[in-house]
Amino acid sequence: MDKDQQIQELEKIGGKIKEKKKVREKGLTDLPPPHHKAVLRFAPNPSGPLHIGHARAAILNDVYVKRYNGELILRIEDTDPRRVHLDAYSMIPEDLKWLGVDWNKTFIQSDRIPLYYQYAEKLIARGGAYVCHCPGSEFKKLKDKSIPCPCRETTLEENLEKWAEMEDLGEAEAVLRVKTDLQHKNPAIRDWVAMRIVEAEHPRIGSRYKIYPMMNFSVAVDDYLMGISHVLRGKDHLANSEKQKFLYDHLGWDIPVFIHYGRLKMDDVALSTSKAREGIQSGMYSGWDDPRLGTIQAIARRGITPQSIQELIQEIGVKISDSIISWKKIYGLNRTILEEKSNRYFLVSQAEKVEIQDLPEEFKGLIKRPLHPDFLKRGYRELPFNGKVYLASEDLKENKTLRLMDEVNVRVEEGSVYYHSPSLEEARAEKAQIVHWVPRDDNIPAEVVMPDNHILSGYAEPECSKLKRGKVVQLERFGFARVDNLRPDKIVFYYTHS
RNA sequence: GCUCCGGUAGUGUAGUCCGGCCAAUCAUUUCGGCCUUUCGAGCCGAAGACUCGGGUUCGAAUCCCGGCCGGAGCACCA
Repeated sequence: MDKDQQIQELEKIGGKIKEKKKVREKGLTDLPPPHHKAVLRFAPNPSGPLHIGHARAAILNDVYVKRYNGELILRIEDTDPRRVHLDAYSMIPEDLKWLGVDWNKTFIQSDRIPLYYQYAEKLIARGGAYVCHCPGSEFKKLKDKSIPCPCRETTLEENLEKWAEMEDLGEAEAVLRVKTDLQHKNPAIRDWVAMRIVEAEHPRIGSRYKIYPMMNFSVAVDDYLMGISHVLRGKDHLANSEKQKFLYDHLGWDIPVFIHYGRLKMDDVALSTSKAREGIQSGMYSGWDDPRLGTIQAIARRGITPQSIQELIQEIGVKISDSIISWKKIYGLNRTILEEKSNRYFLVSQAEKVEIQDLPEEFKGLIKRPLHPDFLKRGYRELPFNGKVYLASEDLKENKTLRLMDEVNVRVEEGSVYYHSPSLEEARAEKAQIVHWVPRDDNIPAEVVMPDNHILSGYAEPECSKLKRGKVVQLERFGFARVDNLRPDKIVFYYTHS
């Protein structure tokens, strides 16, 4: 019996067919409730500028906050003095702005240390934590066997005392541990560290404090205090979410919705901030915006638009499996956005000097080309033509006919270029390639910095002098490029993509 | 090694919870064609995937078990 027959049969005997499942809308899936008071946070460690991986967290949070009319908190997590770099405090907000992420409040955790002390005490008083003097390796041995360490059994009063005395101890001599479940099947979860002693100077707040919270502690306290409803983070925090739940339980707090997404890998890019920093220091990279890096700054400098990154991140969504994103993908998204916006210009690289032989006088003069073929209202650029031009060496093939765009057809023979014919029709008949060109007597020397940081030299048409730094243009038959620097004697582009 | 989690075209996704409408969506990519004074855009067409094996079932991308592959964590980092 096939399906239709079954349905008929079923109806005959009075059965009902289950209603079909809902059709979900395109785009990012909804967050689990509550939606009415959605408070999300983006909580980077200030180790450097943001990269494409951060962009995922930032944009996802931003999109949901906007969807539910909620609130986004920027929280700088700088509770490890040794992993803090001051330049990051200003770079992070700048990168977020570039990405189009809007946030309502900013908190810096190193301003909140006393708050964490307060909750640590509260936790001790509730019997949820204890000061532990065991050496790390010793504790690990016990922990792996689910055996409580001697410190775990001390009384509340004793613990509070030991907590007060921690101030006088040296690094590694004591930690504050959160009581969890020693039988927990994942040893990593068992009695994790909440507070530790760090003697290093904090780049931002100096040596005011010696006891610093661990990320798991400060994060949970802050998420509670800030009323975070949904915690969106990478799956590398899976075990941390599990750890933090114990803290919420000790303190009688409601647990936010934890959502984890997979890793984002990019082909060809070193995402590690510390490696990039080393490379910049050693001179291997020109800076945080070196085109080879995956930083937001580098992407921006190359003329990738924030919209393309937003679209990319939203398309990838929040699933927990890893994604490998390719430049091709970003280029594709970006090209669609750039295509409309970018005006057209000529730039010839690998330039060959050409003087057209036998060129009739009448062709010399000013040539007009539209700034954008699909938007003629934008106007035209003008190129003076006198028969002396630069052509790309790859276009100059022996025994071929070429058409210089909007100008004349020429023939390449025995190393020379001869006038051939005037019209487009003739060019078509000859199957001539239609090529771009730059006047030899009127142009701007140009450089194009390619994605691998090598530099192509060439000449740009004269009207490029009217461009503004930051503009992305399409260099016809060459590719999209962003104007990076503009001087009377030279224009520097950063190549975006083809 | 231990704990946990994944696996849909080259890539990114939809569908998986609640099995049938899925010989599987959309985008990108690649390749053709049309168009075009850009190798851009646009239009048309094509290519290309349910990790494998078993089980349950009339029916499995979807449920169960196992293998394989991949990932994350196993810190006094975040």
